[in-house]
Amino acid sequence: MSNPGFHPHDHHRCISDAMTAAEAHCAANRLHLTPVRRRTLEILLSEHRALGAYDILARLDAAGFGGQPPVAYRALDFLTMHGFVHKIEALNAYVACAIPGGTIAGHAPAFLICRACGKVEEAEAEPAKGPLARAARAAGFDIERAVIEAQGLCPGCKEVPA
Amino acid sequence: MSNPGFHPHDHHRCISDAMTAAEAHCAANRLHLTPVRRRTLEILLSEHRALGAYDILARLDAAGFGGQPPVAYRALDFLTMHGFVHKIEALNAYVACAIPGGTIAGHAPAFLICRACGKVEEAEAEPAKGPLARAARAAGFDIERAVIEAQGLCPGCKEVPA
DNA sequence: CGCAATATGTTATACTATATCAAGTGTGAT
DNA sequence: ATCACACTTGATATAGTATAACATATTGCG
Repeated sequence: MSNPGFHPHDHHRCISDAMTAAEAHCAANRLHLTPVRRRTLEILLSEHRALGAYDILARLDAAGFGGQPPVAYRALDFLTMHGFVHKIEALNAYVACAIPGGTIAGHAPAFLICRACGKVEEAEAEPAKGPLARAARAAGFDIERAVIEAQGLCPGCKEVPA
Repeated sequence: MSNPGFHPHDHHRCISDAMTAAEAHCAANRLHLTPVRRRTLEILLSEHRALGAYDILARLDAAGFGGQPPVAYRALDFLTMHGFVHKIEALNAYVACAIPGGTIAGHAPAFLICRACGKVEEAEAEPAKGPLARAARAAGFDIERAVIEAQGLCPGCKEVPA
């Protein structure tokens, strides 16, 4: 269990560690983790699921940050740009990065998405390995970004198919 | 050059071969390749690029098939369901399958998408290999569907960065 | 201070996708 | 032949996702 998606863990701790790491990363890189951005990250960290932008927006609105779409999209832009959050393209939804440091440059995440419970586990895709990289080399193609997302059933939901 | 995305080829031939294969596959499996579905596939085959649903819809409308969204989405549903077309999740767009037979059951496509010229090359992802499958086994996760999409620069566009 | 860069507020709109119900078409069974 | 059924299409409306554009405020810094 390299990361917490499908496994029991101290979730309160998991959130606060990630927030601490994010603050440290922002401080070290002169990035502004403003209240709305901070709150957006907290919302995503509070679940190991991908949330839609309008779902996030509703929670931001409830917390007093305003209910217009750009409020959510701007915060998500900042957080994804700096690696605190990833977009799950297959769901048009967003999930907090599971790697506490926030951002490893060139970090290429892969996701396991449970269609039953919605939980998302993040793994390291190891660029330069795997079929994608092989196909790219063969074609003379330079990969700048990779979307690697698997959908299926997590260990817990396999046991309770209904 | 296993497939034609980034390379010169006899494109007219490439289209007609794919249409012939699609017809054969439909005939063999009691599927109805109706005029609007056929035309949609022709539109996508005519480019090695991913087209948005509304782009396709506009071309269907111009060809006299009606301009309401369900016209395009129903045709795309049919074509993707049976493996003639794939959705590129990172672009919310659709591309014709590059494997002429139409559908190999369990076929897991991977895509190389050029951000400059928009062309898409399709490769076989070889399920059960690569980082995704390794992470899934480690987590006890059953993969049902995989989205594997790389964005970057194709060989032609690398040479002309401007 | 005063400028430039960054961040937020606000309105409007564009783009992507599906629900729903009605009507037509084809196919096989009796 | 015609009935029943599944499948396909027509048409309207609406849901869901995302960005453009412009005004205002805040911050960092010379």
